[in-house]
Amino acid sequence: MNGAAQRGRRPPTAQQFVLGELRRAITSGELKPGAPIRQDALAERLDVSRVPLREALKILEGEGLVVHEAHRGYFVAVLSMTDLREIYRIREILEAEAVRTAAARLTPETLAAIEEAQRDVERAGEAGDVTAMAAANRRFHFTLIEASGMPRLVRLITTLWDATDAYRSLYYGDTLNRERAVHEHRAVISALREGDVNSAIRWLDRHRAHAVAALDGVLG
Amino acid sequence: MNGAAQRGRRPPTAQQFVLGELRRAITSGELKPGAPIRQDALAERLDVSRVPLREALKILEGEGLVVHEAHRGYFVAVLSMTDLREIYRIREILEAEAVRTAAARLTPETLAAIEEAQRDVERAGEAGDVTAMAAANRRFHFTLIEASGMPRLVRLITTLWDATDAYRSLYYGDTLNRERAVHEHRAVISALREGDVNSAIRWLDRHRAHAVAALDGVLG
DNA sequence: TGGTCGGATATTGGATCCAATATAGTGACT
DNA sequence: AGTCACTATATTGGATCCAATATCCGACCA
Repeated sequence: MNGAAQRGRRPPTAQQFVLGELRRAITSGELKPGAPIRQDALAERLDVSRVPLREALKILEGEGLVVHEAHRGYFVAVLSMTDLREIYRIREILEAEAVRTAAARLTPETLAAIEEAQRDVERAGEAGDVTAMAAANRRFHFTLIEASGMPRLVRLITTLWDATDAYRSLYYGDTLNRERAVHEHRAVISALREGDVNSAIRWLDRHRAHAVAALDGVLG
Repeated sequence: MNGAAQRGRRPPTAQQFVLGELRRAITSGELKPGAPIRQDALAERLDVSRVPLREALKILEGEGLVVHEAHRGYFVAVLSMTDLREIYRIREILEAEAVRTAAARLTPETLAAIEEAQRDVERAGEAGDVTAMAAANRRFHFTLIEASGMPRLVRLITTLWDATDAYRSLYYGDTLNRERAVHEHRAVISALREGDVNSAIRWLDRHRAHAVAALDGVLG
């Protein structure tokens, strides 16, 4: 009957399904920052009741993707430039730790996986496929971050990425930014291969700083 | 009819009430790590239905206080020494940032509030009131951390504190540890008053390291 | 004309009921 | 005795229904 039930494998519980759909809708910008989330309408559209929907919203609230006001409901979170700066600053700190730890335990396999992801980034970039590039970009970064072997740290960083994903298209929409990202990624890989962790971290810092500057140009 | 409805002001929504009760029960050790959470029994005990209980559990899951397995239910999170080490390491990094930012904006009023909290810590310590000391200790640290003016950072640190609260009594139960904590707090205040941020951070690091060592002695 | 009060309506919060899944226990078979 | 299949039961996941609250809108009044 319902389309969603057909396409692809649906998660075992309704709330996991809803969670995935919501996360995608918000990080992709389909649901715009500040927009109210009408539970009844959304539940009907996803063909579930409001119970699993509300539980999924509670998770997203914890991740900062939505905000909640008692008896008023949920809204897609709005981030000011101050908020974005804070998030990127926290990322800077946490990712430095992750990369430092990861570099000390880096295997040739992991490094190969990172390079593989980078090839996908470049391929998608040349094709102008922003969505694919964003996905590959994420693989690039998280393959490295996950090599830290610190699950909580990875989770925190993931959450911070998700929180700003809705604003990321503002950056990757520009060709120049995409080319710069590719260049920075290559520098990170070189540094890692040479065992120069500090250099890798500096390049990643620069990578992020450019993103912040671009956002500032649009929002500030 | 019900006792909980009478004592004190109850939060406006049932789920906020349940959330507070659960958080208290877990961080205080009333619900032991690894214990399963039977929704029906707990809901009845708190005189609410399972719906607000489940939403509260979702929040606590996001904070890492409980874990969830589909169709098996919620369990109070169990932390290994490896987990504790990771949490304390992340705290070290995040709190350093918070303190550094806070120190740059520290007002005499905030400093006074910190010293006030410290007086409460010492008073409770002398009286041997571990619960009151833990509360005052928290005020001491968070008055400083909140002075950073970085709300997300404060929230992350809060969550990390909560996650290990159930294990904190293992540290503050010992008289020697309590005395050492008092000493370290004083050193932090002195450093802040002299404007020596790095020294304050070093003392806080030592503070945490002692807690980890004590936990290691018990769990490792 | 502006503001405030009050009721109608939309929407969320919560309770109850039903369905799906996991687990424990029982018995047959090797 | 041990193992597998099957059933019974406990527990969670989800749907529906009801209650509480906020918002909107019009009437009334200064």
